[in-house]
Amino acid sequence: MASKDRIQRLKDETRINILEASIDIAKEEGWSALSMRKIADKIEYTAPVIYEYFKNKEAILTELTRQGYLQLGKLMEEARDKYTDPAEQLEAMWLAYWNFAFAEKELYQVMYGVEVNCCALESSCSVMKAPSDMLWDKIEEIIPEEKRTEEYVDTKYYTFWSVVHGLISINMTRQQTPEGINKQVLKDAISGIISSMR
Amino acid sequence: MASKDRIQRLKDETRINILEASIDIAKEEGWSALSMRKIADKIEYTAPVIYEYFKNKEAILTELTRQGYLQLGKLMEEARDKYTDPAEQLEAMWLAYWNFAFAEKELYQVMYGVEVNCCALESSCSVMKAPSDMLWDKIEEIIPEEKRTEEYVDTKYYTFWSVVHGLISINMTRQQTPEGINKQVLKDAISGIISSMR
DNA sequence: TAGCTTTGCTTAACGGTGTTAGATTATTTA
DNA sequence: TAAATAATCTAACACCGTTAAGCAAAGCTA
Repeated sequence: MASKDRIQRLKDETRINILEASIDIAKEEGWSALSMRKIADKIEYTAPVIYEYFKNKEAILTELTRQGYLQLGKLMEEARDKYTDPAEQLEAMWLAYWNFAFAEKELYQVMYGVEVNCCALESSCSVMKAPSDMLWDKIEEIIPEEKRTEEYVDTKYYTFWSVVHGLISINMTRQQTPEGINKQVLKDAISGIISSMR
Repeated sequence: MASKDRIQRLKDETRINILEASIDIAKEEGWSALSMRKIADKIEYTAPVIYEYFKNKEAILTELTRQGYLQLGKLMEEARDKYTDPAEQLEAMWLAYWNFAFAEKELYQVMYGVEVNCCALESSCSVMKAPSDMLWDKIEEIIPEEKRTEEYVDTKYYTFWSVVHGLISINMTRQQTPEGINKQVLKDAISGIISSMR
């Protein structure tokens, strides 16, 4: 009867090995290089074995996503409970979110679909820089002279870009976002950042 | 001699057809379903022909990215030139950016790597909602009672999420972002949004 | 212990992918 | 018309996710 337990323990271990092997491959070669056969190689089995533990490749990614949210939730709770002031708590939670994204980069990528693949073209391409420069120049123009350092403009530029691109990403991955709210958030954020620059 | 021109015109046309077929496939089935053989089918050739026009599949995506930036740049210029006040110009440019992203959704996706694939799991998964709920609850707590409607909390929540996720995405796709600036942007944005809620 | 059943795992295959080499057909040039 | 060149296709390679079939070891039953 105890052998049943032993076997179950080995099965659990293999399941964990599959998940760990997947992350390892993602760390070494990126998510796009992940394949069932590579996972099988790493856990020293052949590919069909994996299908006894996961329905298919997507199920592996889904499980990793689940574990990522679990881990993120715990980190945010811990961060929150270090403070009592709500504003401090909120900032700590966002910082925990931020830290998690970079400490567990691969998990964050699979959670939010941040692929690093196709945009790896040289940034010196002038046509790519044109929109950036236009925005940068305009931001510089708005900022009053006494504040106008390159770093300050950079900061405002990245703030702008982040909020807009972030909103867009969210709207593209999450389709159930309340329809009217997005443009309102965008406009609020824009005017908010603008007034903060002055 | 004029036949040379005719042939060149046909070649140019085929090149354009390849790019258009790619976008069409992306619109119909998403970027992940794009394949050389499907493109070939659409332009009524066989797959190896494509390699006379583009080095490989990635080169097609790179060219589409280039054209996307070109188009975006023009739209932003047009938007800017409708105003004279810098703040209005800036807002118009960001709105043009926003509008482009949704009008040319596939181009924006290939430009910024927003994949819609793996995160299509049911949003009712409780472990996925936990971090969201924590943030939502805390935001609600900070907002003074007289402003505290569900829509207002939603707006602030999405603003937060956007700026943070946007910053992260940018940092993951663009590696040349100045190192010190990001956390500063994050903190500024957070405290900015917080003070705007009060 | 002999035979049967279940389990664990492998090999082989299917249809798909990006990509390349070689053969084939059509067109242009001499 | 014959040779040379260009345009295009077929076939193949190595990889992918996934499934079916088979083999070998282990466990169970008589």
